[in-house]
Amino acid sequence: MGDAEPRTAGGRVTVKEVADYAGVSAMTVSRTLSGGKNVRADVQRRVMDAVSALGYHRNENARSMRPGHTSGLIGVAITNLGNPYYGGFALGVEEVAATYGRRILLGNTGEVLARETQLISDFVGRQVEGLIVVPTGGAGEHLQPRALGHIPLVLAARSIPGVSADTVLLDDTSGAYEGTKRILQAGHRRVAFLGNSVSVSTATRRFEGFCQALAEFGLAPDPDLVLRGQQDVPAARRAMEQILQHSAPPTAVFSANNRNTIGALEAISAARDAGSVTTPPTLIAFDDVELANQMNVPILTISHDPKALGAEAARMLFSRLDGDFTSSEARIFNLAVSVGNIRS
Amino acid sequence: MGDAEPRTAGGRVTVKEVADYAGVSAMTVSRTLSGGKNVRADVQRRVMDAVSALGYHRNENARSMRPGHTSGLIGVAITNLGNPYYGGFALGVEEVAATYGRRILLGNTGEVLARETQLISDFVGRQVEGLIVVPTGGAGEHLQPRALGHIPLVLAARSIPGVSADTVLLDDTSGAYEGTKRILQAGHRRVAFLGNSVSVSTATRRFEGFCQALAEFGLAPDPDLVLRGQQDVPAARRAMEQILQHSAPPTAVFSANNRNTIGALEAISAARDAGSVTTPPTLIAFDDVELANQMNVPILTISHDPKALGAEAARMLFSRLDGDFTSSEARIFNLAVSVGNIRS
DNA sequence: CTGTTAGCGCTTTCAG
DNA sequence: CTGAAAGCGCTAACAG
Repeated sequence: MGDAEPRTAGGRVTVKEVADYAGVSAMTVSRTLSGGKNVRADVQRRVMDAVSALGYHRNENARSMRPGHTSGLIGVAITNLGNPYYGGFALGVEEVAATYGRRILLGNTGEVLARETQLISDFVGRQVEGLIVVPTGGAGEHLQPRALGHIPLVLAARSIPGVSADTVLLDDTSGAYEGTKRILQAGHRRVAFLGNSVSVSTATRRFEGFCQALAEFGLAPDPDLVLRGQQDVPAARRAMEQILQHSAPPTAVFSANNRNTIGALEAISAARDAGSVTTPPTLIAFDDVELANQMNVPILTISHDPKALGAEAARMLFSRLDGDFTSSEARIFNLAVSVGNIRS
Repeated sequence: MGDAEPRTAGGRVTVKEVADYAGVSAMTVSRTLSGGKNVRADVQRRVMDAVSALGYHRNENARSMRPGHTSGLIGVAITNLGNPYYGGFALGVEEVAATYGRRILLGNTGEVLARETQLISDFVGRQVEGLIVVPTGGAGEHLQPRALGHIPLVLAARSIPGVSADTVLLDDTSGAYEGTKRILQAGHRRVAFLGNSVSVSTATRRFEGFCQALAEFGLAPDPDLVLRGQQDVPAARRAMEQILQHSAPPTAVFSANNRNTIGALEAISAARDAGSVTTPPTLIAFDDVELANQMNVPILTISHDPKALGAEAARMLFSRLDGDFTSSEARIFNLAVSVGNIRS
C-alpha cells in the first residue's frame, strides 16, 4: 500500500496523478505545494500524503515554462576542471549561486574553442539565466550578446578582446609587478620567466607586470631566460631544466601559474638530487601551490583565492539578474592578490 | 536590419516568431531545425536566415517535455569541489557525459547531509535522467529509489549501508593492505595511522586494509598511534605533530587521504626545520599529491586516477540509461589502485 | 475554499 | 511538401 507504484511505464508522477489519488483537482495540489494558501488544512494533509505515497516531485522544467518564471539555472563553462584552481573557482560560483537559489549547469571546454561555442549555445537553449565563462581565448563571436540571446555574461580569469562583458580578473599585472620588484629589491638581477600559453590574457598581463618591474630597475628580460607556452607540468619541468642548464643561470625565476611552479620545483628537486644544482634559484610563484613552501626552495608566492574569484563572478552576475545593476557598460573587477614574503 | 531586436520585452525568441519572420508556420521551422526532412531547400534557407537574424535558440526545456523526450541532464552531487581529487572526478564524469550528449547539473554538498538531500530532490525535480553522488555518509533514506522517482543512481567513492545502488569504489582495502604490507616487508614495525572521518566508508575500508596487513605480521595497531577524523589540512598537521612528539615515535605513518598527507608533510617539514626531527618517518600515502615525491621524505604512494573513477561512474550510469544493463541488482566496480615504490 | 480554462514552447499526429 | 490541432506538466486568472 505504501509501496504504490502507479507510474505509467517509464513516466514520472504528475500533479494529475497526485490529484486523483487525493481526490482533489490539480490546482489544489499545486496550491498546497506552493504554501497551502487557500486550502483547507485537512485537504492539505491528504495532498501531502498522496505526494509522499506516490513519490511525487514537481517538474521544475514545466514550471519554469510558465510566464514570469525563470529556469533557476546558471551556465558555467570552465577550461580545465582538472586544475585545482578551477575546482576552487567552481566551488565559489556554486556556493553563491546556492545562496541565490540557483543551480549550476557545468561544462568543461578543455581549452577547445569549438567545445566552448557548442557548450554555450546548449546552455542558452536550456534557458540558463546567465553565464559564467572562463574563455579559452579565441575569437569571441559566440560570446556576443546576440549569440547569447542577450542573457548576462560574466567572463572570469581572462578577458577577450572585442567582447564587452562584465569580467572578474586577478590583479595580474600589479601582482606580478609587486612580486618581481620584491625580488629585485632583494638584490636579484638575473630573473627568468616561465609562462603558460601566450594567447591567454592572464599570461600576458603577468608578463607585463614582470617586465614593468624589470624596467624600473633598468633591466630588460633576457630572451634566453623567457620560456612561455608551457600548459602542463611536464612541459614546465622541461622548460625549467633548460633554464638550469644555462651557462649563466638566473638567480631567480618567475613562474606565471601553478602548473609552471610545480614543474619548476620538480626540476629543481631532481637537479639537486643529481648534484647538478646546489643553490637553487629563488622562485616567484603566481598562484598558491600546496607544499610549495615546504620544498626548501626559496619562494615568494603571489597568492589569491580561486573560490573568492568564483564567488565574485557569481555576485556580479546576480547583480545583473536582480536588476541591481542595469547599465549596459561592462564592469571589470580586479581581485586583489597578495604578495607574501620570501620563504625557506 | 541584421541587428533586429524583435524580442518581446525580456522574453526570448520562439519558434512562432521565427516562423512569422520567415513567412512560414511553426511546424516548418521545427522540421527544418530537426534535419529539414520534408522541407523545400529554399524554404529551409529562409528559415535558417530568420533563425540567425533573430538569434533563435530552441528551448530545450519545452522540447524535453514532449512525450518520449528526456532532459539530457545528469545530476552530480559532490562533497567538496575544493578538493583537487573531486575536481578530477567531476572532469571524468563530464567528459563521458559529453560523449553521450548529456550535460551536468552540479552541486556541492560540503559534507552536509541536509544539503545533499535538498540538492538531490531538486535534481529530480529538474528531470535529470540519472544521478551520480559522492555521499556524505549519513543515513540514506533520500537515496532510496522511491525518493529518487526511480531514476538510476550511481554512488561514487563511498558506499552507504542500506542503499542498494550501483557503486564505483576504489580498491581501498586491498590498496591499503598492499601498501602497508610493503612497508612491513621493508622492516617497519611501528606504523601510525592518520585518517579522515570515521563515518566515511572509504576511511573505514582503508583502515581495515591497514589492520589486515599488520595482523599478517602479528601486529596490532597501537591506539596511541591511530588518529582519525582529520577532515582538513590543519587538523591533519596537528595530528602529525602529536605523533612526532610521541615518546616512542613510529618509523612509518599511513596517511589515508590527500588532506592527511599534506598535513603530515607540513608537520614533518616544520619539525625538521626546527631540528626536533632528523630522520622523518616513512609515509604510506593513499591518494596522489603533487610535489609529495619531492619533499625528501621517504614516501610510498598508493595511486589512483580520480578522472578514471568519475568516468567509470558515468559509464555505469549510461549502461542503465541505455538499457544495456537492466538487472535490478546493484553492481560494484572497484577501481584498481597502484602501489608504487618507496621514494626518496 | 475549490475547480475550470487557457496557454507557456515545442513537436507528433493527422489533414490537406 | 506544408499547416492545424492537440497536449507534454504546470499554474495564473477567473468563475463558482
